[in-house]
Amino acid sequence: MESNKRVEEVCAKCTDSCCSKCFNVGDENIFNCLTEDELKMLIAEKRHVHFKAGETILKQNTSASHVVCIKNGLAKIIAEGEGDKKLILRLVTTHSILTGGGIFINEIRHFTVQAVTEVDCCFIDSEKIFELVSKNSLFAFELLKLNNRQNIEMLNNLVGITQKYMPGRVADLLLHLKNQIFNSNPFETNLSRHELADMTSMTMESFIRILKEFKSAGIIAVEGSNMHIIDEEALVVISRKG
Amino acid sequence: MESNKRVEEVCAKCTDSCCSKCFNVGDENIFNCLTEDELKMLIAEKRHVHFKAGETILKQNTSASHVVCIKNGLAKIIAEGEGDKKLILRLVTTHSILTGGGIFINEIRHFTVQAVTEVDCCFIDSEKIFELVSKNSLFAFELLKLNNRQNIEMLNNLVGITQKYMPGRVADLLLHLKNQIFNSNPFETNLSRHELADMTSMTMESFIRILKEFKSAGIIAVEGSNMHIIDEEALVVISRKG
DNA sequence: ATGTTTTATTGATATATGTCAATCCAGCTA
DNA sequence: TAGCTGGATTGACATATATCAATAAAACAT
Repeated sequence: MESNKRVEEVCAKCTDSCCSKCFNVGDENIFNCLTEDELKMLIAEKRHVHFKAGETILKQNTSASHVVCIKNGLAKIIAEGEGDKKLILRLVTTHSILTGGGIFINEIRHFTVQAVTEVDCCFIDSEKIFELVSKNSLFAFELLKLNNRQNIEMLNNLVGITQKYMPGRVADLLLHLKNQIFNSNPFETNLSRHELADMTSMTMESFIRILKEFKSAGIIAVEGSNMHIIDEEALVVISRKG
Repeated sequence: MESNKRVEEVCAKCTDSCCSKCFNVGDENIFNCLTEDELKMLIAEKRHVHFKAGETILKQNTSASHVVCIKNGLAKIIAEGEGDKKLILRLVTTHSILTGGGIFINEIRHFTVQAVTEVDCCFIDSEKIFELVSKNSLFAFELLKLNNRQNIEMLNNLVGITQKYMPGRVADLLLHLKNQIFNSNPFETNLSRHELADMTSMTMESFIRILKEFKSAGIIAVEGSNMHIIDEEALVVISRKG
């Protein structure tokens, strides 16, 4: 139960085109299409906030007054259910833009976002986004695409979870971590076993068991938080078989 | 394996403001904000298509060249997995607008849409939608909202499926059918037991068993395709407990 | 170093859910 | 009317996964 209010400090180091410079990689940078003036307006009152590992960045069911841009670090998007049930929908990392599932819909956040490592991010007032959407149609289009892409990604992941057995889900997770999140082969997860289990909608104990199976089959090597995928083909086959 | 190409006929009966008239209910009508000229442009080459029950309206993994507006009937949005695995993500009915999960993302449909009853619908060229998005920012905003609302709804449903036991899922489904889809209490489903099971990600046999339990507990009355929720409170409790 | 708390791992067991096969029933065709 | 066909239902059984409890290992404070 963390408070959503955080000590905020005006971003000192990046006064002008911070946002465009922060997000100049790949197609997630929806700020590219803004004019100088629009960009200035956007970042005029943005606030830079630092989170420690474990802290809550956005909280489900609170009002959605800001959009968050992650400049650095790793965070998890969580759907909280009844009781203590949590499901980690996806990980977000440097250069991601978060809406918490729903600006645009009755201004309520549909998910919780929590820092996994230390996280640096900018809070931008939603009103500014609204203003830009109604002024710059290209920006609206880019935002539309980004939003859709993120949602489809999460939906596909969830469909997999409902349709596959545990080995298939763990295989999917490992491939995702290697290819989408950490982009390196022996990779250091920063995520506890419990968190990894929450990403596949299974118990920590079950997750560990599957991991052990993969290990003794020679498909992966695991040493604490360090994971090495040895036989990626095998994982793909397991994923496909379900 | 149905072909995606269908015999199409130009909509004869509704030449002018068909689309705005067809979708004049509630907030799903994103065409309200269009000017006369824009509306004319939009519907100029639209095509009216009729589908029989069971026919495929949009097919997953085909190219997404059109947006579909449902004028009449009931259809199901399906995520197809490996093998024969199907998951019905949501039902769509009169006055719904379908993008098949992703116009805007590499032009590929992410879901299959299939007619449950007879379905009347209009096919509108995606290019026209793109054009309007870049011309009319209010329209872009409305489309953004619609898209987001639909996706969040599906995500929430899937989260429930991954977090709840079968009774909770069946309770959710029954409440959804009564309150969102058919809007009446004894309601006629038109859906087979198999389809209902596919909406909750469980086996037909398991679904029937839970239905039977609810029946003998006096919570519902079932007579073939006709269902009557007697004790809604009980369903809500079951849903919450998971 | 020593104890203390959290996290990871393992094992034994319970339970939810799926699978397979048989039967029942309604709608259709001859 | 009889016979067929496909969905609905039921039962016996198999298995995937969760739960509970115990231990091991690591992180942390004193």
